Amino acid sequence: MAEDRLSLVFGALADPIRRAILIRLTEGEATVAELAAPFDVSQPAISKHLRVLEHAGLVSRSRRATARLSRLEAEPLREVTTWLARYQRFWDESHERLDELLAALQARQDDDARHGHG
Amino acid sequence: MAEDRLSLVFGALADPIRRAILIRLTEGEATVAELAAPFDVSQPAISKHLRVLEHAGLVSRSRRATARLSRLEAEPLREVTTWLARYQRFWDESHERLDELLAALQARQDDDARHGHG
DNA sequence: CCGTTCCAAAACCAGATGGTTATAGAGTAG
DNA sequence: CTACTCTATAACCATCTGGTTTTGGAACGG
Repeated sequence: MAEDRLSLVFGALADPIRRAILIRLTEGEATVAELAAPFDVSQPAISKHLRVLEHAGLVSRSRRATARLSRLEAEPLREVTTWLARYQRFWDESHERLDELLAALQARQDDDARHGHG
Repeated sequence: MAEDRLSLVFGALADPIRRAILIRLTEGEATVAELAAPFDVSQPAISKHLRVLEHAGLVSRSRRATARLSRLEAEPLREVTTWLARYQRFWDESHERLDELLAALQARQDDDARHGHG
C-alpha cells in the first residue's frame, strides 16, 4: 500500500468492468444492483470494484433507503489528463515524423516515376 | 490475458517506476542501464517494466552495439486522453457544483449577517 | 578466439487482485 | 418486533505482479 493517488487512479482504470461502471455513472447515480446488472459477476465482486473506485476518489457514495448510491467524481480524471498533457507534444511529433515519412515516400515514388518513365 | 489495449495502457501507467521511465524517455532514447540508474531495483526488474511498457505500445526498442535502446511511443497516451475526454464535462460540472455551493454558503452568511446585526 | 559488457530468461517468492460462496448487518415495510 | 431487501464482510482460491538471484546469450574490443 502507501500508494500515490496517480497509481491508484490508473490502477482503477485498468479494469474494463470499472471503466464500464464509470461510463454508466455518467448517466447519473446508481445502486450496486443496477451497476452489477450488465455483468456476469457476483454482487460482492461489484462491491469490491466500487471500493477500488472509491479509494481512487473516482466515486463517492451515499444511501437511499437500504440501497447505496454511487456517484461519479471526475476530479481525479482531470489530474490524470493533466499528467498526460506533458506527452501531447510527443504524439504531435510522431505525427510530424509520420508526415515526414509520407513526404519522403512520396518524393521517392515521384523520383522512381521520373527515372522509370523518363 | 486477452486484455484490451486500454487496460494494458492504464495498467502500465499504474506503476510509479514505469511512469518515471516514460518521463525519462521524453528526454530521448535510453539504455536499460540508464533507465535503471535512478531506482533501487535490480536490472531484471527494469527489464520487466520495459516489457510491460512495450506490450502496452508505450515503448519501442532497438539495438546499439550490445545495448538495447528504448524509445517513447506516445500514441497510446493519445488514445487514453481521448477516452478521458468524455469526462471533461463532469469535472466542469463539479466545478459548477462547487461554485453553486460557495454561492449558497455566501448567501446564507449574508442572510445570517442581516438577521444578526439588525 | 576470448573476455567483457549489456541485457534477457529462468526459477522462485510474497503479496496484491479478481473472483467465488456464505454470512452478517443496516434500513424499511408491515 | 418481524420479515424482507440491499449491500458489505469474511473466508477462501487461482492467478497476476513486482521483486529477487542466478544463469545464459548477443555483440563488440583487444
